[in-house]
Amino acid sequence: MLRLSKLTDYATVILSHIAKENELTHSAMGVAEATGIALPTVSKVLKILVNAKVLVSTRGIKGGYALARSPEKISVADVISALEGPIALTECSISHEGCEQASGCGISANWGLINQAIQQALEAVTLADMIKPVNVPQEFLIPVSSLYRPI
Amino acid sequence: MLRLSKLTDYATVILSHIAKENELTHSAMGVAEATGIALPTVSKVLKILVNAKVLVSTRGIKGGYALARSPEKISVADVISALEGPIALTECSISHEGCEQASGCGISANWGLINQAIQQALEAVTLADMIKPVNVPQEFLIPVSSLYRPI
DNA sequence: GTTAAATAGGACTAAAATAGTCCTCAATTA
DNA sequence: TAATTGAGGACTATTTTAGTCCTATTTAAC
Repeated sequence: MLRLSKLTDYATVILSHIAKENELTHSAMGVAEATGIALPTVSKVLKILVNAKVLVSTRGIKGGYALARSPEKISVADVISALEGPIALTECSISHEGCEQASGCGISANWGLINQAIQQALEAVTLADMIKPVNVPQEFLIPVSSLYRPI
Repeated sequence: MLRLSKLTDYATVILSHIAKENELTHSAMGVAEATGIALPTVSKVLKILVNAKVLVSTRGIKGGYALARSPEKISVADVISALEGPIALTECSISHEGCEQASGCGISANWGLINQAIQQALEAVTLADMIKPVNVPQEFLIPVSSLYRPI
């Protein structure tokens, strides 16, 4: 279904919550209560987002999590790649190892273009866009031919 | 990883093979031999593509499969939705049932926009594009603001 | 008619990915 | 030094996906 994992879904909800009160640091428990997502799961997502440098954390009795940068600078692509790894529709978009289609796989080049188009779409939408009720993201155009580079 | 299933990957390989000799009807066994994909798996994919009206089949001793329309009119989006269902990144892009985030899920509207951008990217690339060795698909532009409609 | 070759449909099993939980360690502040 | 909070990783259960196989049904050729 070309769908995101549940954890990625949680991540957007969690990040939206944090972004709305960006100045404060948010404890995992606080986020869990506010979002209704189970604490262990919230905790897991938060840790992943720290590793991906989307969030920063402070330990200790007054610790918690906060955005690593402003919501305008955190894209949906950042969030997805944090949770699911690089954005790549097909294996061969990542590496050609083990690709048996030696015969004539011109397909991969075209997948590459599609990937880039999607990547750009996901990079154009930011957390700041997401927390506005219904928002028109900043205009963006994807001229696919511009993605073309001789290989 | 926002990736396609293996079956979808197979589907593009299989369809590319058929598209290259569009006039003939191709038996499942012939396709299996040409692509190196196991026969039962090829057979499964072909049946799915017939149900999705991407291929047409004829039974009987001289039967086989052929494209339901010209390669220019079969988009990557057609293939993906045949194998994986509707293109929707999040559950709530499909339906809002059981969405607990009653409080303030303005997120969904924005996911809707992202989905549409991706959908358009996938619709712009056709089977005909895929079978050209390295191809610049017809120019396409995605002005996301144009996707916006009051709800 | 009968037979052979092909698809249709669905059931089933195995494998892999994902989700979710829990435990122990480290850091910080009062 | 105690209490609170995050870090890191192990583990289990669940769900999804892949892959195979079996039994109809259809059609052309003989």
